[in-house]
Amino acid sequence: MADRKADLCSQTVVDEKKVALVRSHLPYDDEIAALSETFKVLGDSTRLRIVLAGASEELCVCDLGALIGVTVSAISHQLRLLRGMRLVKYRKEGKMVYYSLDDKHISRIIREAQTHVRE
Amino acid sequence: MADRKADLCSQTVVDEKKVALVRSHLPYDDEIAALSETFKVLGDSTRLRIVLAGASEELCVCDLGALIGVTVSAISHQLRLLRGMRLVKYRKEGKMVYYSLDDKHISRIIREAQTHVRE
DNA sequence: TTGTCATATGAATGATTGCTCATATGTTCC
DNA sequence: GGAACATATGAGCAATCATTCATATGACAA
Repeated sequence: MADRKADLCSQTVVDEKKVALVRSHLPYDDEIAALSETFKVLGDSTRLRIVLAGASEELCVCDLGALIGVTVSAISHQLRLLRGMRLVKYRKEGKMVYYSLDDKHISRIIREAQTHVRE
Repeated sequence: MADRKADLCSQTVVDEKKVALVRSHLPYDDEIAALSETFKVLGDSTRLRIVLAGASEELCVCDLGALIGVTVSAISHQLRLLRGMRLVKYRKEGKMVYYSLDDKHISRIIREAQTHVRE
């Protein structure tokens, strides 16, 4: 038959049919990049805490720092990233800036992941 | 009133009531760590591709390498990580090792994230 | 205006990470 | 046995990253 090579997987000769089939099921490169970017953002406990906190309340930067237990500067740096990805929105009020979650999907993703880690 | 400090957010004096409230809604540290670990694993495009591929087909290491376009060694290193987190299962057949996804939740998480990145 | 406070940000740093290269293990075939 | 091949893995390296420190911006109060 055509793919006798199916049962020997050399690094030069591959089961091309199977690989092609799976490749056709994969998302496009752009989407995979966007997906892994999203997961990477949530893959840091400081940022994840910011997102979780912002999902339930609007908080200023230093409250976030106090809540999470890191420097205001560290929070601010991470907020910049989250802002850049449009995951949080902010509201200025005098010298205060209040941040909160700005994405309805993110909470769903986290909730789904929670059912995962609870096994 | 009790929290006159609510509208001045000093780095030493914080709106403690609000912070305490939000903190009580946050998951425990262990769960947050587990969550961010999970997201971190998916936060790399090579690993995400392995997981996506393994969700639709059982593939040997070098087919995965060919599919994704990286070295067999690189794939193998990442598979070790994924194995350690019990996200993939493997089946030995002679000198071949076939990997596939071993977690029903992961696909749901990714699907949820897909609806997110598609806006 | 001058000082204080909340936030933002650039530079520097130590840690983590994903890959490569070399090598090891284990299997099949001769 | 030995050669060829699939996979695994340790060491090394370059790149990325999260934080810290110093400083800047901008608002409010005295």
